[in-house]
Amino acid sequence: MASHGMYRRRDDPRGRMASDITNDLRRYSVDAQHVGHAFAALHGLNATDLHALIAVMDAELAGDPITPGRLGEQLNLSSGSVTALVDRLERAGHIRRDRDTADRRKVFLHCADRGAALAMEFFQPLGSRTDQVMARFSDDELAVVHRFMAEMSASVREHRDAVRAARPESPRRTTD
Amino acid sequence: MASHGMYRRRDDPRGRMASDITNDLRRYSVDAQHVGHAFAALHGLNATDLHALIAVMDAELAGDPITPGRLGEQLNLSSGSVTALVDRLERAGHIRRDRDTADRRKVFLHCADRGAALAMEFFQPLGSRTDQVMARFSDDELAVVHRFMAEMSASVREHRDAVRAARPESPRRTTD
DNA sequence: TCAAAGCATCTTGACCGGCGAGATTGTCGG
DNA sequence: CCGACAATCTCGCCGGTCAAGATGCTTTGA
Repeated sequence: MASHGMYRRRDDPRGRMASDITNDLRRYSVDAQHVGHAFAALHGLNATDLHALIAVMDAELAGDPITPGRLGEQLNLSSGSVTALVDRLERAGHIRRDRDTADRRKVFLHCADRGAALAMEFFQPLGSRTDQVMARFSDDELAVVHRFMAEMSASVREHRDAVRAARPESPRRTTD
Repeated sequence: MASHGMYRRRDDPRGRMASDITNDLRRYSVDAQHVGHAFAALHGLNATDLHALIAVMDAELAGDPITPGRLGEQLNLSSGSVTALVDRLERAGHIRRDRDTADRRKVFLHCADRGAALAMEFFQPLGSRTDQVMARFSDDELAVVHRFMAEMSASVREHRDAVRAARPESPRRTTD
């Protein structure tokens, strides 16, 4: 079970480290994705629905409720898909629509109780596992990890935009 | 754009660090996923196809060609989906089927030239971006990152199995 | 001031394709 | 010959894209 670590020189110890870390990251990503998939299936939704629910939750907790349009940007979904998605989540009682009183074109998405409970149920055990791991690292070490991950995150984000720009087929942009 | 970092106490500086790292990881995962999606779309396949191609490539480079069954395990796909998937990839000239001479039930999947080229084209720029980031870290720092990611990876893997075991609906197992 | 054009946001409907479930075919081990 | 196993086939569902439409804000120009 290798990855693009395979395409490096493994004689050099630093190259070896690089490929190990690369593998770690990929395995983490894939498995994290599978966790989401399994959890979603367990509760009668699909992976997209769960991502959406999390986005709605995040936005709401940040005090800045999300709209279907912005949700579509974040999930890289077309507007039609978003409507169907929101329909599903609303029908299942996870979120509800609220029209903006100022600009009545807009629809704000809010977590209903079931949705909030589900998000907590998803994150709570994940969070405690994470805490367990982090407890085995010093503050300085965690700072290094943070610096590294922040840079990797920015880098892959740039790369994503570059790949998307390669052909103007889906000029979606995440607002940040 | 927060995440389950939201569900932590942010007064404690260590808790703050924890939630920052958690956010980094999630953003990385999501964006990495989007990179795959965009790249795949650019080449007329979907995300699953690309994952499969990578798995076939990895197995082949490891000297242990993969079978449709094991591929389905890795991608968490049903056997029917795998057949369709392999059909698509074979029709597109990315891989080819080879029956095992010993056990003629088994089919080995091998990368065709187009598939190998595509995989390289996917990983090469990603690898150089990664190298750029890593160049800004010392050996010791990278060692810390590796230790951290290895533990996180193992942890999320355990969690994945726990969630999957919650209901025996899709008792898929990655062979490791 | 106000009507009309223009833009933004969401929704609808038609269509397509991936995925899962179950039955089927071919193959190995006893 | 008989179970166990691997892959394939067939079918239906569901989520996705796309294009068009409905609604409401905003700007413009007499």
